Amino acid sequence: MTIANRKERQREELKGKILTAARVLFIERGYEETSIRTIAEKIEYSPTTIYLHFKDKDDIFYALHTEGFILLNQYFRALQSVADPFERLKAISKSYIRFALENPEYYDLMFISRSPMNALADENRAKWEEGVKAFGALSTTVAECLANGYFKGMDPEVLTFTCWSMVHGVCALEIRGRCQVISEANQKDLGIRAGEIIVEMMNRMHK
Amino acid sequence: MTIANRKERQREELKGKILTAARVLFIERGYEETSIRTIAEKIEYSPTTIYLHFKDKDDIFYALHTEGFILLNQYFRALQSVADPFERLKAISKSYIRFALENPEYYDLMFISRSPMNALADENRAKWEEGVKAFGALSTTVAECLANGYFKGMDPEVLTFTCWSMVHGVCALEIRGRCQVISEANQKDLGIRAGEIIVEMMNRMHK
DNA sequence: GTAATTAACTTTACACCGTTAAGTTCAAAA
DNA sequence: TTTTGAACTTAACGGTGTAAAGTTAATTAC
Repeated sequence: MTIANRKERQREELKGKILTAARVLFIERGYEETSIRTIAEKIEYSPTTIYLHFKDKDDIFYALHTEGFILLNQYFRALQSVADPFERLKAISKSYIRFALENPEYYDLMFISRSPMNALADENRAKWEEGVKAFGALSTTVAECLANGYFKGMDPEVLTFTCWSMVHGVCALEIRGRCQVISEANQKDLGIRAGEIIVEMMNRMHK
Repeated sequence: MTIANRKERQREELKGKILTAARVLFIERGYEETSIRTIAEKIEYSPTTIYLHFKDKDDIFYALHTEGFILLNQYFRALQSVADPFERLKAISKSYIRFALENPEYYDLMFISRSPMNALADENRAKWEEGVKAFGALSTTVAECLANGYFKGMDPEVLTFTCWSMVHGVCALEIRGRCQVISEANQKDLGIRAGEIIVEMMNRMHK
């Protein structure tokens, strides 16, 4: 009994080591630049060993994708204490952008990169708790805003998607380096300032 | 003299054929799935011939990237006739989303994918007319809005970036398949409807 | 008219990639 | 003590982008 436990523990340990190596490499070099072979080298195992723990490369990065959502939910947690839904919506927007700019590689994997979606397409879809949770935080906040008379007449779900889109756009353009058209002077804190404008626009909607 | 012309013409012809093959493959399979070898096979030349006309793979896709901006500017051209800048801003937003949804692969290359930016990083930056033109269309419209009393107190350039971001977010989430959290019922026309909400938000800001 | 040059193009090759199939090793179970 | 089976590796397949070297054929120079 104890012996099977130890083996199981060792298995989990190695899986953890793979994931840690993958995370480190991926955060400093990005998805494309992180190969199964370099991960293997880092943990001093042969490349094929990795396939005993993960179906394929996407499967590894899907695990990191999930990590990313857990981290994002940590950013969101503090905001549940904001009672007013409209204030909470604006706080979520700012936190979301902060998360993206502080964890660009995670953000990329979660919301831009195509690869982890392949893994998500399978059975994982159902048990994708963290993703649903993050979306739910926004979704319920938007619903409460509607209940309080904000955004009158708009479809709750489409509105939720739209709010998400607006902040996603800021993050995605920044992370994928599309801000070079912007003058040098405005490059600094561009994402943050764009976020502030979005929030200010929301404010002015209800003045 | 004529003989050199013919050679030059033939050179251009082949370059055009490479680009056409690349475009066709890329539109039906995307960037990652289009290899130098498949392009070469399509035009019935050896893969290395392509390198006589393009520095590297990014260079080819940078050419398509430019094509995409020309196409986007065509979407924008009709809108120059809209006299009122605020109306024009809203029309640009809708056209932008329409462009993205009608030409997802181009959009991906232009605003999401990392690859053509490598090529753009070099000397090309200066002569990137079409990109500057498209950004300029939005930029001047936003400036006129400010002059007409809209968006009071906001920085013109950061505001331009923010407007761009908002619509980009919609397009990017759609194109990279992040709409699966949305219920089936709202999937259809989601991008268009989100665009309408953004426009409606702009309207309500100034009621 | 013949030889030298040069541009266009191909062959070959390198160093990578993700992934699979076929071993190997060795501890646990029978 | 033999058998089983899990953990792990080696070798290999078919792909990628790209560089170097070799070939061919048309043009130029003499």
